Amino acid sequence: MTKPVVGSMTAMRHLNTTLVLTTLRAAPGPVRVSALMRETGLSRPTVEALVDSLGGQGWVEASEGRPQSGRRSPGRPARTYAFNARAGWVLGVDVGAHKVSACRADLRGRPAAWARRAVTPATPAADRLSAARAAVDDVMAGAADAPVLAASLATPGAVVPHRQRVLLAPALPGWDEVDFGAWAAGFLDCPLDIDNDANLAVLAEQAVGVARDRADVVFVLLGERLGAGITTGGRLLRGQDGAAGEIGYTRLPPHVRPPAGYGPLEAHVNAHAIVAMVEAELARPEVPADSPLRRRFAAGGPGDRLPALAASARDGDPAALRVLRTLCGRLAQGIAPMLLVLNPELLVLGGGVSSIGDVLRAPLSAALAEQVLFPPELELSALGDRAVVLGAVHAALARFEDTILAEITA
Amino acid sequence: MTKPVVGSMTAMRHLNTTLVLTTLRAAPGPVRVSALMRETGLSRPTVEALVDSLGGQGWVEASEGRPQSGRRSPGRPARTYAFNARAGWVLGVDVGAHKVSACRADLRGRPAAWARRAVTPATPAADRLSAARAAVDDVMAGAADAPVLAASLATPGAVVPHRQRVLLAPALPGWDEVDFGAWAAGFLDCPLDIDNDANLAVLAEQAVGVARDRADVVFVLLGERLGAGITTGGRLLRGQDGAAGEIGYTRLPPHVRPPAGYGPLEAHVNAHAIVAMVEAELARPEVPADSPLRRRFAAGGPGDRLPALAASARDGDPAALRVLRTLCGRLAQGIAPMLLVLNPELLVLGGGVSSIGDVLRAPLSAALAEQVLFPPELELSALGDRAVVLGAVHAALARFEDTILAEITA
DNA sequence: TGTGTTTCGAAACACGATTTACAAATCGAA
DNA sequence: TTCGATTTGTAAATCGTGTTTCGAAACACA
Repeated sequence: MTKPVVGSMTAMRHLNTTLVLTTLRAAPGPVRVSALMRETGLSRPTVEALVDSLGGQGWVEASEGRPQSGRRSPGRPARTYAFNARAGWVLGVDVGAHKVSACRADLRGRPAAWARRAVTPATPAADRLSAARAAVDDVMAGAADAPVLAASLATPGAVVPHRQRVLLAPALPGWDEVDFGAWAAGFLDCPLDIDNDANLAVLAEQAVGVARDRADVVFVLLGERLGAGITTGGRLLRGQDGAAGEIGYTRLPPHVRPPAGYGPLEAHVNAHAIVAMVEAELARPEVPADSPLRRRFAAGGPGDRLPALAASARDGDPAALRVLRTLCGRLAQGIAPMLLVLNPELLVLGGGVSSIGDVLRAPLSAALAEQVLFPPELELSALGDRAVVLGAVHAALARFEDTILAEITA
Repeated sequence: MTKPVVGSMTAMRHLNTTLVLTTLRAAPGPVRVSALMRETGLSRPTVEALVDSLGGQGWVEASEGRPQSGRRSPGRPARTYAFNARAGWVLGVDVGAHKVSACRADLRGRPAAWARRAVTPATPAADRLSAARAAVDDVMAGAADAPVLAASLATPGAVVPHRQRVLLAPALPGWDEVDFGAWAAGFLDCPLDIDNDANLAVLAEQAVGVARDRADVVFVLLGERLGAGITTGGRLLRGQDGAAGEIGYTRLPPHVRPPAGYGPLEAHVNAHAIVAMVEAELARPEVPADSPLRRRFAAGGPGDRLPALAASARDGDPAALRVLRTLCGRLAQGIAPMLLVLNPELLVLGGGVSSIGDVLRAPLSAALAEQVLFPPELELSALGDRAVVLGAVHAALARFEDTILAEITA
């Protein structure tokens, strides 16, 4: 749209416009012109002209009232200005094996609506897309007041950069044939980015989770599948084929073959493997018949098994603790090479298994300290099963910042 | 020095100044003003004012002569301007276990002088520093016409970011106690950066080697030691403690303990291990007494053993080929997790062992294809044992670009 | 020797930010 | 209530920077 004028006055105007706008956006509440002058280093007439212009375009709102109810100062009361976070929406969608989630958020990243739909790993690609479309329609209901400015979609598998296609998603039938760009063109009039779910989860942890202000972070997404999202220097590491962080496919000594569709390491530590470990432990003769783990494990349904393990471990049941030690040993051995290669400052554990993260933390830390030269800090995901969809929201937000903000002229 | 004025006219002047200067620097030879107008998008008066000012400061030279002897065009002959690559020097120093190298280069990165000094792994830190100082003095002899504007130093071990100290260099006595900043302050009046040798080697391959225009590259430095230099998105991956890429410390199944000071994987594949593999192969009863490998191996000294292996392999000696297959199997198994994590586009093999890289290439490619989901391209280092010191030169050059160029005002 | 083409140099112009001056609005104290 | 202090809002003058415009200069080619 705007021609790429370099070094001219209009370029400076652009710079100053986005400078003022981003300063306003970073502020928690309304800001007076004097504060903007201080923050941006610009003069009063300049700042006023810019906020006027931005106000005319709807990006900024003038709030006549008090700055923010803080201390009153002498002198003529200041008009204050605030970034209009409702000037548009961003959309995050997480298309997973078992569920599809969507979240609509304002331009500050504050969620305004959530939706989810259940699917199964066997759901055909077309139906999965329909579920995603339905979730998007849900969150967009009654939000026609402002346009969607950017959207981002999370999916398992490797997302080929710049191609909007998925590789390596053997668990989802037909998923590698979907053209997401064409799909979204039907109902979304905004840029759409596709990315791997673990990649987006690490972005979420950086934006609003436990990895705030951390540059080199590894997010391990462990549930039925195993994958990692990696940032280096604050930037996402995607790799040539979008397959960076696919540690589930790490080779293991070939005693056992993984089930079709799973990587060797993945099948060795995922939720199924944990259940199998418990069963193997319970089959040992020295485990008493009234072991808490045995009782709890028999009592619940399939969804209660991991919590049963965690509860027994919290009670100090030696059998449960042994299982956790075994699991953490395997996990540590699997991710140690990654930590050696990346030397990150923080390792975040997320995904379904992180629901029992509190009992994993100590044994995993111990196992990592043995295996890794410089072990990173270990944290549990703060965002639960919303990490991925929140990551999509923040990826869309980043797209808004990079692309849309740059096009705003004044 | 210059206050960080944002969005003011002087800021634009800065931008345009560096724009013109970098354009001139990127050009192979003298450039006319018209070409600069085209490249930068600026108008003639602006460009002329800037080159005038830059000329006054010595950064640019006006060459009255022909543009560059190319086709002559009608009209008044143009004055041409060229970046003055001799306005200063950059310095690269590689302090290794067996040798210390230095290289002085002009501001376009073209080497102007080389020097090297032999040391041993047992050389005390003070003597190693003296050798480095002597090498620097060698390359600086007779180069007092222009100042050294940036310098960079390569060392084995993990370099703690922003601390100019080395961790994890067990092979070099006292090396982790050296304060390089204080050392350099004595005779270098310019910024000095310290970095890991493999890290700098990958920079060199990106600048002038086989990795030009590649963003995600892994450089495996294999000789007596094993380390990797990694770039992701064109930027160096250093890690929290500067220990990224230290894959030599990858754990192996504990049949054998590594010698003190070596990592497990390192001791399993390095030059010593290769010699041991050959000896084990020769001890096998089915290897004939007149095997070419046996003859060549017995003939030469310690330095001729790797070439002997390579020569035998080129002749098709089955024993030599078996050794290479074994070596490449071990190596592939060791670096496969790294490639899985990073999914790079290119793997460069360098270091002492790359002298036999031609016979390693095929078996290593084959082994990697078996182990890795998306195997990268495999190339041999084009820079030999100068990769590291050239990398230091280019790191200094990058520092010049980032820091010094930004301070040039006009 | 002329014509066309390109470059050079200076003047006039446009644009944006700053500085300066002054009016407006509120608080606090007499 | 009144007046000064203090901060904000507004308008004009000023300055710095890049662009446009125009004519002169210098060379190639016919």
